Amino acid sequence: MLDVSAMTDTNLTMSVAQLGARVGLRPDTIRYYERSGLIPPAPRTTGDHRRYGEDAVDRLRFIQGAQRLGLRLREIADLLAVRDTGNCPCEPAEQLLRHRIIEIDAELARLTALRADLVRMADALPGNGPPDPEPGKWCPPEMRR
Amino acid sequence: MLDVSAMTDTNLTMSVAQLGARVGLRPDTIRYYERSGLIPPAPRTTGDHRRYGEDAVDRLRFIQGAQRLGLRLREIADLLAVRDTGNCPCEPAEQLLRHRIIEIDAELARLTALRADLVRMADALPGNGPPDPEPGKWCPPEMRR
DNA sequence: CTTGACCTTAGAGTGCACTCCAAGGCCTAC
DNA sequence: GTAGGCCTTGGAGTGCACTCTAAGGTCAAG
Repeated sequence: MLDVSAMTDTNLTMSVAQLGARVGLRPDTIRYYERSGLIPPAPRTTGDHRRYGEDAVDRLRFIQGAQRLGLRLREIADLLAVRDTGNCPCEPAEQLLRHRIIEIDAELARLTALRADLVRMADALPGNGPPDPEPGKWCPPEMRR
Repeated sequence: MLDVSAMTDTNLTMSVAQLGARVGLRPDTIRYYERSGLIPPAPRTTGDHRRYGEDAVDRLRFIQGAQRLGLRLREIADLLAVRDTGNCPCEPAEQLLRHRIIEIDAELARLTALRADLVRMADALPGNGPPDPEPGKWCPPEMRR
């Protein structure tokens, strides 16, 4: 078995573009996150190019998950501070975590409800069931493309 | 029992601000949604004020749920077109719905994973368990406020 | 050692979803 | 009938999260 020493990945093999490709982000976005304090300044090569290890992938995935919760980057930064240091610059860490967990539960409920709506809509589609829509209802304007 | 006649709510009791208060949106936002084709043009009083019934609350809640999924307003409009008319101006309705349901499932998985992360972080907090963070790690800059 | 793809920076630009503004009109409680 | 709060419109402004640009430097395959 490999000895993955400590918490920081010392195998710095990825460029900023390669890291981005791993998680579906552009290099610019990753540099923007660094500027914004979401990720630590990356170690550099002698020629000043950023190098990343696997741990950066985890961090970006965490950020993406938090973003899907609807958090702003500054709020995600607070969450990452808890992850990194065990406390938060603005409020008790445990309180913050509890708060966010409750939000996730609410969000899970909302999404589950939306899912049920969509399933119901799919079932009601012509070919799948009775309730054809009545004609003459308002239709959204077709200003597409 | 009350006869709630047909699909369209004929009890138009709410002003745009009252409707907004019901779902946590500002009047401007609701008018913006109307302009964007997400909600049908509201019936007006003789003095040209919008009036809404309960069905508008449902529609806005649906929009809010879809937004939490990360959909753009134009994509939500397509979903609403399916809801209203049974088909979509741009792609087969059933395909669209299946696609969105799969997205929701992926999102539920992501949020569940994030929730587990946060619970783990809460458990690791000083007072709750062993793994105190080592000092000397990078801390995000405190450029708050 | 060259070549071409990728990297660096600061700063400007984009797209989305609001959010506000000004000038004027409506509605309802008194 | 009138006062004050809410309504109307078109258009401008805001905040966020990117996303792009220009001018130049680095990296690694051949």
